[in-house]
Amino acid sequence: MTRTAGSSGEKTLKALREAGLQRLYRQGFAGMTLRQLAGDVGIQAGSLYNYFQNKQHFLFELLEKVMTDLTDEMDARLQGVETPEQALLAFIECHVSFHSSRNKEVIVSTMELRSLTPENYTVIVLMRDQYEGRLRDILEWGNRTGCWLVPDSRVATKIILGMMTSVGSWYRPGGRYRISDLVLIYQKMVENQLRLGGGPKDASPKLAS
Amino acid sequence: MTRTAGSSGEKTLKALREAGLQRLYRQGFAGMTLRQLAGDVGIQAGSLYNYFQNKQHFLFELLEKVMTDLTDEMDARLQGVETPEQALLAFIECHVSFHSSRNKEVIVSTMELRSLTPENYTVIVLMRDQYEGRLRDILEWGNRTGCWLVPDSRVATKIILGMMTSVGSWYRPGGRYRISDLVLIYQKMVENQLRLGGGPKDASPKLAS
DNA sequence: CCTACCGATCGGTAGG
DNA sequence: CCTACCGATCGGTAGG
Repeated sequence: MTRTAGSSGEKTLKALREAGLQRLYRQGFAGMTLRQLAGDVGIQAGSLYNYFQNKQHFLFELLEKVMTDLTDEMDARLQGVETPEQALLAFIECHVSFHSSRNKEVIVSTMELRSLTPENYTVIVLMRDQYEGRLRDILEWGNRTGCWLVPDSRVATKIILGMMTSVGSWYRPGGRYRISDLVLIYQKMVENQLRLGGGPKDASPKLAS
Repeated sequence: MTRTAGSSGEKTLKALREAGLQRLYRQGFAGMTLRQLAGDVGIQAGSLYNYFQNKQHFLFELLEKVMTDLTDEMDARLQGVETPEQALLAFIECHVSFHSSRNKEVIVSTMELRSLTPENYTVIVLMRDQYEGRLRDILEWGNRTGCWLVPDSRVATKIILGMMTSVGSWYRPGGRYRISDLVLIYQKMVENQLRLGGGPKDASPKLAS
């Protein structure tokens, strides 16, 4: 019976990613030492280089995976939506649930952008910009169809994203609300903001008036 | 003519605080080295200890000052308000303008909470909790007087604070909006949320429904 | 505010 | 995956 190639290594790599996330969350990139990380998974520091090129690349891979997962989930969720309202509600659902369930990863991704080399920084920021563009596209789509009227889609995107993203800083599993509750709360909030289904009379208090 | 005690030292200390803020913002606490910081103001690393006890205390003083300034400004702004609406609008104005104009300090204060020793962490978190309590008190005040109906003031506080705080991550001086514009935008947003001055009929879509 | 220095530790590599 | 090690650098101190 030959040992399955990398069967032990796979487990160690997964453990490294989990331990690394905790370390990055609690200590930051500069504060996390490779000796600590190695100790977390029971190997020596020098052995880490069987699992990644170097410390920088380990960080980059983590941030890249977060953005890839988020983008993939969003693309899947937006498949088949037919109206701006549907798209907006789907975006909120996906964004809020991702930023709640994977809040540590998202927080690390934001805080440690500064720790990336210029080349890696460019890659991740581009992914983030494209993701942000998805929401802006939805807002402008609704503008064209008359679903709502957002005076400045760029700023509105920043504001809406900001308020949804912040859920990750205070959501705790087992707390007062489940993630599905939070999704409903945020959907209602944005609906109120954009006056979805609101009375036809009062058109003045628009977002970013 | 005896030299005024610390006249040169005052300037150096101020320069240290500015340089330290930039370093903390770009590199984080663990990533900022005291040799860099000393170089920024043109002294040797060993001389830094004439200006602070150690690296940890330098961080603590920065975070403490941010919270003290914010709290002081808020107290002054809330002086004399007579209704929950006035208080809420005042809170928003103060919070948004502070988090825009001093966004780097606020971002560092949030990110480097983890770098504080347990004792220092306790002090700062207590200040933050008390600040957060001011908004919660306002929301509950309005609940009692019937200004609005917020089902869960704890969660509502988190959500409102989160969306206002995020302005610091994208506001740039000289950008599309002035700080006073952003204040108005956020005031309008929260008004929409709480249905301040809204029609008497539709009472269902409340915050955190 | 400087020089000179301390012990500790860092990320990373060579060669198994 | 380990041992042994590299040069570099860290926060902090002694003694002016």
